[in-house]
Amino acid sequence: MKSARKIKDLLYEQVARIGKVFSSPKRLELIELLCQGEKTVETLAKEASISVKLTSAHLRELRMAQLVETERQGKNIYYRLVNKSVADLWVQIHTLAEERLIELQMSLQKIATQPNDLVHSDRDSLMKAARKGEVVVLDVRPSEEYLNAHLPFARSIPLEELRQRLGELPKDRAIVAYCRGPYCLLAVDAVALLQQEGYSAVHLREGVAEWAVTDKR
Amino acid sequence: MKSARKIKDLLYEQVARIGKVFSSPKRLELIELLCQGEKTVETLAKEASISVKLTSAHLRELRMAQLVETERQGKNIYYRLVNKSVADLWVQIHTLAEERLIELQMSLQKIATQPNDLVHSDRDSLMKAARKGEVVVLDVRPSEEYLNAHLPFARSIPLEELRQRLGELPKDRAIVAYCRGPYCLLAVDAVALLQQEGYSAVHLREGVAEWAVTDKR
DNA sequence: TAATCATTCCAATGATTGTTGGATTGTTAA
DNA sequence: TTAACAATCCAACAATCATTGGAATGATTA
Repeated sequence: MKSARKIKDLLYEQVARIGKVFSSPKRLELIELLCQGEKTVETLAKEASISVKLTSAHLRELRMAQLVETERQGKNIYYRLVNKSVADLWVQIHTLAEERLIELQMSLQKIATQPNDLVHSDRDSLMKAARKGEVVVLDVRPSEEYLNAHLPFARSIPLEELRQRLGELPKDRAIVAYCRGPYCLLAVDAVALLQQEGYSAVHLREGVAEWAVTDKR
Repeated sequence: MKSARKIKDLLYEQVARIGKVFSSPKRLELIELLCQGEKTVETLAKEASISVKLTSAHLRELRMAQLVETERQGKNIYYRLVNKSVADLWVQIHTLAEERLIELQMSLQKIATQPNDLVHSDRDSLMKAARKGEVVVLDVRPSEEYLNAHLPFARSIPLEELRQRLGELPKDRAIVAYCRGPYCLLAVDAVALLQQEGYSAVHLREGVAEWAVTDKR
């Protein structure tokens, strides 16, 4: 039998392989994007504003850590997270980061300059209001992402189409806009546009991944 | 206002600071040790089989990521995790790693060559049996760690003292030994010794951190 | 006060990682 | 079949990280 020390080193090294995946900003962004549903390398590259080659290299890391799986559909290769645990871990890590790092808290506050941020403590009351139709929950992500998964009672108007489709929204009710999560700025833009146009709009920090974390504290 | 891209880069970079902490085997081992309670740099170094200087360097990373806090007590500086979220994250990461990485699964199986491993699905029944006194739950970690936190109904006999104190244990009941978690080999040794001496002993993979994860699936 | 101990800081090393350009594989469309 | 496309592999570079030795700090004990 090997020495206990060598066995332990081996074990921790394996776990560190998973940790490494979460140690690069770009990879984190890719993971967040994959939380919205399966995507091609090209799409991921564009959304994350990096080259296709670099995206491929990062996805390779994810693949080797067994956190994503691929499927060829015609010309494209689609990547998706292997299961919900991966999305959960992303949420846990960024939650811990927000809780601990003051720099991150301050950066996040900059995003929400106006006091139009919904605190995430009132999920139940938001859902109750949405059920009764007192508020409109608005998903401003691309429609494929909405189709893949969305919050209960949410309506889909991608940010790109929002200006033309403003007529679909009521002016007499509150609009709660959300997107991919706290680091996605789509909903911020949407809220700005809506407020400018005279709608009463607020921003919901959370996305589907955050909403769906197994561990609700 | 800065470009959206720059803001996003900043945000992910901050989160990656937390991720980086979990990307090094030694740091993971230190975190697991800190899950057992506060410890001095020297103790941590000895337990993790690395130099004090290197330990100090790794702890510096943990400190800068705001995941640990320090307190001077006399000559020594004690380190402890800032809160339970950190321990939870460690458990989540190693659980995901065990779930995904076949190499890790195989290494873990090597540890438990005999079929004396308790699956972790039967927490409730184990506790029920422990309450009734049908089994003895045995904590073989150093006694300070036991004093800091231990499983319900557990008795403490540190591995080092086990041979001398065998008489305290009954031969007519099952003994369930545990230590710091699946990567700690104290309980493995304990079970080997107990079985050799004619006790019916089994090994519980989980430690207090795993037992206490908020998210029980 | 000096001496000792526990820990950290600083500087230097080799090893690892992120990133890019060029060539390559596998797939669809003409 | 060839051309175009999506994605990967390979090689190379700079940037970052783990690790070690030597000096420095801060607290305790003699």
